[in-house]
Amino acid sequence: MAQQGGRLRLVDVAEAAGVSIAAASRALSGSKGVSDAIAARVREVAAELGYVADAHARSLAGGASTSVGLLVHEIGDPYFSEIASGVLGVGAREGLTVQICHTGREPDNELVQVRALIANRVRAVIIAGSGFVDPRTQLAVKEELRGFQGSGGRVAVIGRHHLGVDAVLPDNVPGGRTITEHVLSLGHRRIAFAAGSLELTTVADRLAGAEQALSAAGLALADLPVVEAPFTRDGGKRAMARILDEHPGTTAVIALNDDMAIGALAVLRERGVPVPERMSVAGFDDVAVAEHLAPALTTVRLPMAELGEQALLMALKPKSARPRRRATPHRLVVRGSTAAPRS
Amino acid sequence: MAQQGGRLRLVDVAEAAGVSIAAASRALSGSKGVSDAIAARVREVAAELGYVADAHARSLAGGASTSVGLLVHEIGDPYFSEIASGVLGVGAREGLTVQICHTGREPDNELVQVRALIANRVRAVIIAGSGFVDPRTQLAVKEELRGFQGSGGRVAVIGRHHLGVDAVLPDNVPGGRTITEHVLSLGHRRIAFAAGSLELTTVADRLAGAEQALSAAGLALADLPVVEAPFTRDGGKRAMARILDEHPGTTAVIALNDDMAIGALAVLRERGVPVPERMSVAGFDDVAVAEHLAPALTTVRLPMAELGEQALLMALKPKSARPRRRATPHRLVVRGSTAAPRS
DNA sequence: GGAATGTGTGTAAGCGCTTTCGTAAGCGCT
DNA sequence: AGCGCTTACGAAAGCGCTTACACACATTCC
Repeated sequence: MAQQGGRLRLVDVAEAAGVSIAAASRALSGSKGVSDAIAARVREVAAELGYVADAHARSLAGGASTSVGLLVHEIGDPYFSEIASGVLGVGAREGLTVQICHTGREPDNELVQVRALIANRVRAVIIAGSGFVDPRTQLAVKEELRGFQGSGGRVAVIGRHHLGVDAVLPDNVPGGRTITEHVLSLGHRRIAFAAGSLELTTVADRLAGAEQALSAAGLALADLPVVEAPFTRDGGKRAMARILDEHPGTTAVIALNDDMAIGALAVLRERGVPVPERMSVAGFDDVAVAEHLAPALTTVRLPMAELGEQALLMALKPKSARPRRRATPHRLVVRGSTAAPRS
Repeated sequence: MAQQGGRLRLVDVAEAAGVSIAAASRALSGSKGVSDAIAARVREVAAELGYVADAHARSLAGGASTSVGLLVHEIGDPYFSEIASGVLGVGAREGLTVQICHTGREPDNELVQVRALIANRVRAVIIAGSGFVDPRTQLAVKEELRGFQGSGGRVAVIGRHHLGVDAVLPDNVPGGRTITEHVLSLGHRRIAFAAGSLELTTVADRLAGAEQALSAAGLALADLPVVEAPFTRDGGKRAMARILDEHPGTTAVIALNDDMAIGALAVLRERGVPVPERMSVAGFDDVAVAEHLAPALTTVRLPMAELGEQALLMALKPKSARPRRRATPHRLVVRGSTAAPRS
């Protein structure tokens, strides 16, 4: 079973089975050109010896590679960890190992990490962070990915990017419209937005959806406060504080992700503002804890694990002539954090 | 910058710089034996061409490998994703790529995943899931890891295992004592435990700590209900429901992780049992959302990201003669979900 | 000044596997 | 029996890199 010194190699297995390493290789990799008898024997011997082929040697020789890369902003963030869960699930099913990198939200890191993944000859790379509105931001990454694709690599992104690759698109625009319509339908007119950096396409898209809903109701986004802060829990706190201080008449806050909504709720609790009686709060994403907050958060559900699954599946398909895009649905989830404004 | 067909190889760089591939290799890998002049030129040319060395070829030739593996139960679970965040952080700092596998909580998967990591010749593997009380459960994994270590691999686990390797130990026993002492000090005597599978060492250890606190107060764990259910949010719901139904006099519930506590709170909310007035609830771990629940959860904070960091750092150190263990601190975090029982 | 050192460079031997290619063997047919 | 055909198998050529090892060429020392 366990070997003491040197690892077991293919030749050891071949020898033990009394065949050439070519035959052993074919038997173990399941390729054609071996009799069933030999294949069976080799596999048996390999199992008995506990042999596991060296993935590096394999992909060096065969050019194949059995791993894929996933790039996220921060794996500790539930939004990304749920996406990662989807990716890992599909990966395991397909017999692929997944290398995860996180940029820690520092844009410069992205290039470094993408390079590392490419150096590891991953079969595909999945990029899950939000893109930037300004296409120039990711020029270097785009360039790198182009080379990667040129030599047979596959790339898929989750969310809008300017990378010209296959993409799984969360329903950011329609979702933004839906949640805004919901808040409007409750009767709110003095609505404020807690937004992440407007440079992020995710933020821009959700806001665009909101704008659609608002103009349908005869309102203009430009007339409403859109407070920009980091796209995190802490950013939510800061945004909420500013809304309270600078726009005291506000009756509803739409946070552009759940994390910010959680931060907003924290500030409201601290300041003794009852939710939803005095202030409605809505989020976006429906991370797992949203339903357990106090009050439970009204939000838009995005199928995060599914986003991850779809992205990997897409990347694993043979390359298409033109970038594919695949939209995913969203669903309004009304819970306790929103209600009609006090009359 | 970008290449069309075949990837750029070391020979291309060497040629472009007018040196041998040996010199180029030395220059790029930073090893000794090249003049500064040549090293600089090679690096310059490489950067200009956008050359990135093939990690597979590198580790096959050099035996080095620049990646590590992390095994968790479920990456979508905040407990694990925060650990992963710590691991990825250190990994990035050390220039290592991290392969993450999750077992999806199916024990059989563990062996498969460990093998995959070993096949990828990772430098180290970190196992973050809880171990099992019964050592036999992981015999095959242990065997596999022994072989891995025999050929120079490093292994570290987070939590108690019977794997005989370096370990970072969360403060499960002392933490169990602390949280139980807290509940006792509020005056509760009719305490119930919502526990994950008793097969898990994490659960067993936390319970052992609870027992210490109880006997110090003249109580016996055996006299108190310990309801076993899956170590998840859903398990927490089931456990809470049973406690309510079968032990109606209970005034405080100690859930053995935050996830279960969240489930318990959900059931209490549904059934209209006010927390903490009628039922105190305590958790364990202090995942990021614990403070944002309603009511905010009293719990024991474990430094999860740090656990991940420590584990990787430990695994990267040269092997010691005997397995190292490193304890991490815990801290009681009292929030709104616990209070004195109604007199 | 020649041996003993040290440094920088190139040549070539692998790392453990896959895969092409050549050969041998098995098959059905004339 | 002899012909082509298919199929099973092994020898050997790499995959892209690192790293002995060999070899100059400067130094330094007696």
